[in-house]
Amino acid sequence: MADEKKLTSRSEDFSSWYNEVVLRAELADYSPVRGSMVIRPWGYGIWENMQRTLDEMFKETGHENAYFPLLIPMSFIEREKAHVEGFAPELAVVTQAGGKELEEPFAIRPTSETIIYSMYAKWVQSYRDLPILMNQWANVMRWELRTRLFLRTSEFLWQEGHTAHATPEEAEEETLLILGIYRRFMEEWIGMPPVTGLKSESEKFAGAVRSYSCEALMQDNKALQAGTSHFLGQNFARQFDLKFQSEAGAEEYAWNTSWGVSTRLVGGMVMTHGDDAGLVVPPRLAPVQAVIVPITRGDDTAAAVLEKSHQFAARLKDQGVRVKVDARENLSPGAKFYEWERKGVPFRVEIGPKDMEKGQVALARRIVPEGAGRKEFVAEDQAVSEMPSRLESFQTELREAAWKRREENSHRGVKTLDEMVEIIENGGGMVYTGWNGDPAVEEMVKERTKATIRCIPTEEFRSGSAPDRCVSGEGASTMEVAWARAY
RNA sequence: CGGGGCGUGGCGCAGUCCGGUAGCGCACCUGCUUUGGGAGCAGGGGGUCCCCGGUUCGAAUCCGGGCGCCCCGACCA
Repeated sequence: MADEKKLTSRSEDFSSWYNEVVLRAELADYSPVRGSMVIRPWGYGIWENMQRTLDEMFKETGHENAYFPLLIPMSFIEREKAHVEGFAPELAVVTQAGGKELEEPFAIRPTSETIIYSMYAKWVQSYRDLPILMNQWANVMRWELRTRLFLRTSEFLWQEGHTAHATPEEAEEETLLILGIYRRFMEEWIGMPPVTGLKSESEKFAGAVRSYSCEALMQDNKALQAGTSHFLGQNFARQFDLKFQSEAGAEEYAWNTSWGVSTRLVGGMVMTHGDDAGLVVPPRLAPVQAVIVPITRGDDTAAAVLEKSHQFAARLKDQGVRVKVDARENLSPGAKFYEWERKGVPFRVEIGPKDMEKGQVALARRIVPEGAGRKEFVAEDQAVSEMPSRLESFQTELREAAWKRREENSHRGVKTLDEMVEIIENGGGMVYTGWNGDPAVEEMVKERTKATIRCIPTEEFRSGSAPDRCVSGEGASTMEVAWARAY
């Protein structure tokens, strides 16, 4: 960095910018253990707000929380063939405990399908015991070769929902219900509108029949898989003997779904809204929505300004605003301004002696709309009463900007591989083409462009007129797919 | 696992080529003056120079070995 105080700009080096934002906005820090991170209060506060909202959404749709253990017998993981093949390379395994070699090693959960369905098997006898709709908030571990703060850490926090149903139709409906919840959460809370769709065979979850995902486009035009919802069929039920007696009296295997989002969402938020001054946190997720910086002088007005600041904070709080007074004495106001900007607080309120005389406050918005001034002087009462609506319009503005950016970087009607290469190598983005469904084409395109099929888009995301030829030039298109380089 | 970079007060770095008193900026502590966009002055505290071994009168610096972290790639719900 030329200037130690400034961040590397996004255009200079997006990857460095991202790391610097995460570290210097105090979202997280590297831990002593390779590939794992410490989530600091500012980052965890954002995660807690995500959790709270999602948790409510799950409960509103009939799900209950439970908790299953961290350690899973190795034999469980090995039971479902595709599952073990998918996860074996990245398992961390406990082989010793209590000073002794264990008879059977335990895997530290990379995901909990196996242990959860083994328990469901115990709890389910009749169709009357179904559906089971459970979720757990947990940590999981996947020993990735290469890690990145929030985007891919060896240990991460997530929620994993696991359900069991009597019919495939009901399970499929559940899978899509959750996909919709994820999408709504990403749009309305993170302001990160994803494209939803089905994963190709090669990209689907290890053990699933079908995987659906939310794919969000970041500012560097790479896609981030932000959430997945899987229809597991009876794959796990068969392996774990999860059976029930149907209304007609027959013994049948249950139909399962699993779905999850993780702390990766925090990384997605950073890469969706951050700018060269640092983080921008959407108001609905911000631990502090408005920070009050008292401007004091070394005279007898200082006490009054501080008192006014706290009063003002209390009034905002009454309006349901999450607010903080930054009364630190060792920092100048300017230093505080930069710090809160770096952390992405939506609004800053300055209160000084001059404002007190005029009964006003200075209001600074973290992102300033086109043509607007940096600071706005607003009458105190008005600032209080308007703050909730100002926060909401800030939220809306972020979402709309992200939506616009996604659309501007979505390339539809791309017919040839050459055309696709041209786009991917010059700025990138989401490229929509026809596909004949052949995995070899998928592999070939990946080889050539480093882009992968992010998803086979849900109907509403498909292009107006369906492509008729496969991007490979060979054969008719059987479906439209969205390609992008991905995290 | 391949390529690159880096390990020196809390953080960022210089010093290493050419061996000889461990330094700078920020942060921290005390005091005074300040405070509307990264405060100033004065005083002060803090370091096994990643580890092990070797060469040398003497090693942050030279030699050998090891470890760790970050970035790029391969891999990856």
